[in-house]
Amino acid sequence: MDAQKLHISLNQISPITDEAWEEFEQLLEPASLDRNDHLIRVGERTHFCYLLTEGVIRVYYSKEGNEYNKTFFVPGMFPTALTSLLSESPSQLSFQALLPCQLIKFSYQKFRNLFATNRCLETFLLRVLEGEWIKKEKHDIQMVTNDATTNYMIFRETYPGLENKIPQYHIASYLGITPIQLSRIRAQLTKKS
Amino acid sequence: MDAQKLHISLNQISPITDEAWEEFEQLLEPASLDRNDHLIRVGERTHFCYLLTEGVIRVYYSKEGNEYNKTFFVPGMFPTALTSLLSESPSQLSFQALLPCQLIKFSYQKFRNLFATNRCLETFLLRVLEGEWIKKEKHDIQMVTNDATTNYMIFRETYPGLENKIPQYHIASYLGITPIQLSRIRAQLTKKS
DNA sequence: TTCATTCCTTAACCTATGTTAATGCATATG
DNA sequence: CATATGCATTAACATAGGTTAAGGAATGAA
Repeated sequence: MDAQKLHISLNQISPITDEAWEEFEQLLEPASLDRNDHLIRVGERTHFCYLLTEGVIRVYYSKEGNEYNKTFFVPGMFPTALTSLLSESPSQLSFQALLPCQLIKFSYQKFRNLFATNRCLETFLLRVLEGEWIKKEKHDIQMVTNDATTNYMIFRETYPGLENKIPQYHIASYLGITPIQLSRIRAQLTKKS
Repeated sequence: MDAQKLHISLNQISPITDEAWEEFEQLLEPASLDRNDHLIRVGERTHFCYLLTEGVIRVYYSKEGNEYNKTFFVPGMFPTALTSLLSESPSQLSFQALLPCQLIKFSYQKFRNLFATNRCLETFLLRVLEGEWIKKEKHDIQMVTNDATTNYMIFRETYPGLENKIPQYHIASYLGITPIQLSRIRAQLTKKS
C-alpha cells in the first residue's frame, strides 16, 4: 500500500490535513511477520502503533496454559496493544500472525509529539479509540446474548473467507467453545441446509 | 463530598493543577437519583460526565425483552455512557440506580473547552479512559476464563456488602446465569463451608 | 390483621457443551 | 515410499446450566 492510498483510507476515519500528513508520513515504517510470529507477547511493552495491510492476526490471553482468542485483525485494522501503549504497562494480551503479514508501524511517542502542532491527529486518535470502544461494546453484547451457533454464523459474515484460512480450533476458541463443539455445530448446519 | 476532598481524590488519578481545578470546579453540579430511576436509557444521548458519590448504579443492555447486567458502579466511579459521550451517538446501554444515589455531574463539552488552556485535564481524561479500558479488559478475561461460581466469589470481593443491598437476580444477570442457578451455587457454597 | 407483591429457593427434567478417546485424512519429513 | 504430525470429526459419557413450576419468606398496603 502506498502512502497516498493510506492517507485517503485514514481520512475516512477522521480528516488529516495535508500538512499533518506530511509530518506523519515521516514516521511510517514497513514491518512484516511470518506465520506464527508474535507481534507482541503477554508481559511485553510496546511503543508502536500498527496498521495491518496484509494477513491475519489473532489476539489472545492465556490462563493456566489455555489460550482464549479474543479477536482477529484483518487488513485495514489496527493490531495495537492499546492498553499497553496508552498506560505504558505490560500487555495482558498477545498478538500473533496466523498468516504471513504486512504492516505499517510508527512510534506512538513521535505521533503524540505531532499533536501540539496538528490537532487533527489527536482527534484522529480519539476517533480510533472511540471506534475500538464501540466495536468492543457491540461485540460483547453479541457474545453474551447469542448462542454459539449464532455467533459462528456472525463470525462467518464478519470475516468472509477467514474460516478456510485458519485452523478451526482458533475459531472455536474465539467462540468460547471447544473444537469438538464447533465440529458438532458445523455438522448440524450442513445437515440442515 | 466537598470540592476540596474531590480535588484530592481526583488528583490520585492524574494531577490537576490548582488553576485548572478552579476552572473545572465552576462546571460541577450536584445530581441525585431515586431508587430505580434511570440516569440514561438505551437510545438516549448524553452530554454529561458523572461521578457517583453515594448509592449503586447498574449498567445493562437489553435484547428481545431480556436485560443483561454488564457492570455495577459504586461510589468513586464514573457512571458515564462513554460511547455515547465520545461519539455523540445514542447510548447502547442503560444506567439505572439500584439504590438512592448522589452524583456530581458536569458538561463534557465545557470540560473539553478547558483543554486548550489546561493540558492536565486532557491528560486526566485520557487516564480515566485508560483505566476504564484496562478494567474492562481484566473483567472480560475473568468472565471468560472462570466458571460462574468463581465469578460469584470474585463479585463478592469486588463489591463488598453489595450482595445484601440489591436483588439476587441482578447479580445473576451480571454473572450471565439465571437466578435459579445462582441459588444453586449459593446453596452449594454454604453446604461446603 | 389479611392479602398481595416481590423475590429466593427447591425439585424435576432437558439441553448445550465439556471430556476422553478413537478414527481418518491431510501434509510434511526422513 | 513409509512414517509422523497436526487437525477435524465422531461417539459415549459427564456436567453446568436453562426451563417450568411450586412453595415459602419477607415486605408493604388495605
